[in-house]
Amino acid sequence: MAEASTQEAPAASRQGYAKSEATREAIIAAALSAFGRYGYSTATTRQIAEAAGVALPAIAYHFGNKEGLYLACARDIVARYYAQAADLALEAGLALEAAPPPDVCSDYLRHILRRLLRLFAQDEASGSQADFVAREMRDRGPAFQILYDQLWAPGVEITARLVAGCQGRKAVQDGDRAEALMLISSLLAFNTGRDVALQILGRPNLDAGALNLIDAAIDRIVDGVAGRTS
Amino acid sequence: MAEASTQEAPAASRQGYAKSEATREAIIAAALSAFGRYGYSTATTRQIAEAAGVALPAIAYHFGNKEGLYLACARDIVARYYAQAADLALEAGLALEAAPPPDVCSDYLRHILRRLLRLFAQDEASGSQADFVAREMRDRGPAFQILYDQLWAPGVEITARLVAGCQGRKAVQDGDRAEALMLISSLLAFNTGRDVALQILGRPNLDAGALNLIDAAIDRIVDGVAGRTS
DNA sequence: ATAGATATCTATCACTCGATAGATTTCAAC
DNA sequence: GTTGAAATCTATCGAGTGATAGATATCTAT
Repeated sequence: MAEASTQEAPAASRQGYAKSEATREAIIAAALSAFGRYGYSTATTRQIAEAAGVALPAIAYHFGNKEGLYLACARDIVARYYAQAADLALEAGLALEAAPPPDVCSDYLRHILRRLLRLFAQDEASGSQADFVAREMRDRGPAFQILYDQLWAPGVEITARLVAGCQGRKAVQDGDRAEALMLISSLLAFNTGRDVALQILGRPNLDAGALNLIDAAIDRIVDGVAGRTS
Repeated sequence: MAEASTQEAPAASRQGYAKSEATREAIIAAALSAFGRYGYSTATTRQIAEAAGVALPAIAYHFGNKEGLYLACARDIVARYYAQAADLALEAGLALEAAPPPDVCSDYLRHILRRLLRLFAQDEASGSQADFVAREMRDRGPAFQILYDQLWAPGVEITARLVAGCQGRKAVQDGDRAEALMLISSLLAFNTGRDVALQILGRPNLDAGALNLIDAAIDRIVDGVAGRTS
C-alpha cells in the first residue's frame, strides 16, 4: 500500500501499472464534476469511481479516503487557477500600486468581472470548478480554508481595491469589500443558478448573445459603483 | 393511519393527542432549519425528529415521508411569504401599472432590495427560509417547481419591471431580467454566504452598522442600473 | 367508564454509504 | 523467464439512512 492519504501522489512510479497518473487524473475530473454538482456529502465515491471508469478502492489507493480526494480536488483547482487567471489579477494588482485614475480602475473591474462570468459560464470543466468553489464557500466542507485563503479572499480583496480605485481612493474600506462581494455574488447567478437564469432569460444555453446581455448589465452595475452616468 | 402523505394535515383532529398541530409545526420548524442548512439529502430525518423533540415515525405520520416533509416546508414558506412580503410586491406591481417616472421606480427598487437583504440577514427563522429557497433554486430538489413558480419567478419579474421602469421603459426586456437576477443574486452573498461575508467584513454578525454599509452598496448599484450619478 | 379514532412511541428491516482485507494483474529490473 | 513492488480489482464489513410494523398512550363522544 502506498501511503497517499495526506498529500502527494504515490511517488514517481517505476513499477506497477503504467497508467497510474492517468487514473489519478480521471478520478479527479470525475470528482470535480460530482462534488461541484452534488456537494461533498451527497456525491458518492461509487458514483465518482464509475464516472472515472475505475473500481471503488482506486480512490482510497490514490487519495486515502473521500476527504483526501476532496482536498486533492481543491488543490487541483487552486493550481489550475494560478495557471489560468492569475495573470489578470496580478496585472491589476501591480497597476493598482500606482493609484491609477478611476476610469482605469473601472475598466479593470469590468474586465475582471467579464472574465469571471466566462469562467462561470464556460465549458463543463471550468463550470464544475467554479461550482466546487462556490459550494465550499457556502457549505464549509473540508476544503474551505484552502479555497478561502488562496482563491476567494484574494479575489475579493483585488476586486475591493478596484472598487476603491473607482472612487479615487487607494485605501480599501469595508464598504468596498461589501460591494466587491456583491459584484462577485451577482455573477454566481449564472454559475450556481445557471439553470434558473436560463429559464428566466428564456434561452437554451449561455451563448454569445446571452453573454453580451450580461456584459451590458455588468457595465451598468460597475457604472453605479464608480458613480458614473452611463 | 391518517393518510397525510400528499397534501393536507390529518384533518381537524377531534380525537387523539391534543398537541398534534403543535407537533406538526415543531417538525416543520426543525426541518426548515435542517434543510436550509444542510440541503435535502444531507439533512437526516432522525436529526430533524430529535431537533423537533419527537420520535422518528412522527415525521412519516404527519408528512408521509421525507419528501412530503420537504414539500410541506416549501408550501409553508410560500404561505409565510405571502403573509409577510407580498404587500410591498403588490404595491410595487400596482404602482408600475401607471408607468411611474424613473426616480420612483428606483426608489421602489431600493426599498425592495433592502427589504430582501433584511429578510436574508434577519432572525434565524427567516434566514432558514431564505436558505431553503436559495438552495432549492440551485440544487433542484422536489420542491423546485413550487418555489420557482410562486416565489422566485414572480420576484425576478417584479424586480425586472422596476429595472425597466428605472430606464423609462414599461416593457420588460431580457436585459432587465438579467440585471434583476444579478441584483437579487448579489444579496445572496449575505444569506447563502453569510459566514464568508462576515469574515471578509471582519464583523461578528450582521448588525445595524453592517446593514447600513450594505444599504449604501445597494444604493450605488441601483444608481448604476438607473443610469444616474450618485 | 369505556369504546374507538387519533397520535405517538419502540424496535426493526432493507438498503446504501465509506472503508478495507485480500487476491490479482501489470510492469520494470535483474 | 523470474521476482517483487506498484496498481487495480472482487468481496465484504460496520455504520447510518429512510421506512415501517406493531405496541402504546391520549383524548372525545357516548
